[in-house]
Amino acid sequence: MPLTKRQKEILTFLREYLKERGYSPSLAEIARYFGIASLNAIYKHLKVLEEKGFIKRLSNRARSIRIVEQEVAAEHMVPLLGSIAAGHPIEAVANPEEIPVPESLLTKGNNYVLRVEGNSMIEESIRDGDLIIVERRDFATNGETVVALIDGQEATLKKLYREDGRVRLQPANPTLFPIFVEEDRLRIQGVVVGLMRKY
Amino acid sequence: MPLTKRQKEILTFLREYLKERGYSPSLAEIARYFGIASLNAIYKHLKVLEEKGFIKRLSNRARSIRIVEQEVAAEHMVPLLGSIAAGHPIEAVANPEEIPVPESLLTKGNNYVLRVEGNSMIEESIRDGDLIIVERRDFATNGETVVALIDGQEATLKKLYREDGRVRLQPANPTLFPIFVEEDRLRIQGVVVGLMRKY
DNA sequence: TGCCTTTTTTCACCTTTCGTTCACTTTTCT
DNA sequence: AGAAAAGTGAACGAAAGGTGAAAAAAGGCA
Repeated sequence: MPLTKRQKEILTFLREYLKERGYSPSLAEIARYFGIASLNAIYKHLKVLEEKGFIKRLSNRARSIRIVEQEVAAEHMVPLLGSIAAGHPIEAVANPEEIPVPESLLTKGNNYVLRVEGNSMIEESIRDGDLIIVERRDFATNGETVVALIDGQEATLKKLYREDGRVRLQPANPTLFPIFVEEDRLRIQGVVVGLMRKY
Repeated sequence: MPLTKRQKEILTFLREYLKERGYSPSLAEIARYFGIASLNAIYKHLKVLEEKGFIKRLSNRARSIRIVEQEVAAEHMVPLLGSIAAGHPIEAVANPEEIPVPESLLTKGNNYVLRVEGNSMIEESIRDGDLIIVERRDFATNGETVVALIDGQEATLKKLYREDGRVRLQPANPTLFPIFVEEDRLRIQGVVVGLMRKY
């Protein structure tokens, strides 16, 4: 059951009030908060919210509103923003589609997905066609695998280590040699947090 | 049912609006966003979107648009049966847990998941800790990547080719040499259909 | 028990927002 | 050129949101 704007506002207020104070507000308090003069307006809003299943209340009981927690079905839809091939710029698509990603592969942050093109990252155990899940941020701690642009042009996907004012990009494969770049030539686009492959 | 350009734009706008605000826009708001003067244009677009099954709405109800999530969004629970390390038997756990796997990585058949231990399959771009999704069957067609037991003991994970009465197990990495075994020493446990990795 | 306070519930009525429908025009695509 | 898709502008009715006052219930307290 969808909510209207006002209903949503009131539900949000109820959530916050309950979280902060531990008990629910009276109709008068809700009315005062929204600058509404009549309790009846609030009363009707609460009635609708209850009908739509967002709250529960005991009749005639003061401050008896409870919030019904939605099992928001934990939407795991994440945008597939485009494709990445080592040595090329990241290619974004105009209207990114949303694809399902298991919650276990996501982080708290802002996640997106890139399709890997070519086998240039095979040394990181990443193959053509793989989908990598990335957390969008512009910094990384030592040892994290980052999606980064060198000189704003070449995309790369390597483990990052900072040392003596420069950055070492270390391939996952220990037999390969690392790349060293100055900090200011590197723009971190995100940190790799997961991978999906379809055979 | 395919969408036109405009219909897709509107659907995208609805998705974003709903995601950000938690309630649906009014027809007037949609019209304003697209610079359209008449509500009727919006009305007809919504009608088409509903007929094509992309949204649902309640008649005469304000802000009552709901997005019908495509079934592609579904995730299925698949049992994590145990772990596999090349050269060892597959190690099954007693009470397999069920983990969510996006539908896109599953097949019609009977699927299960194995956790990869060790980096012995690094040449197949499969690393320690990866989860592989397997379709359970005892046969495979040429070129499929199979989970198989040699002599009932050693697990392996390679591309399979039948030739002149024996079986060639070809590593994904073309620089490595294939293994040849007699048909009757090999027991196919399933075919790899997907992979998930958490960093 | 009866009284007071706080809070919810109900009434009749009003205003604004919103969805729906009409007849008609313009644009886009084949 | 013709059909489908997209858009115009105005009118109307229904739903949502709100007013103000009064009644009814619940709980605390002397």
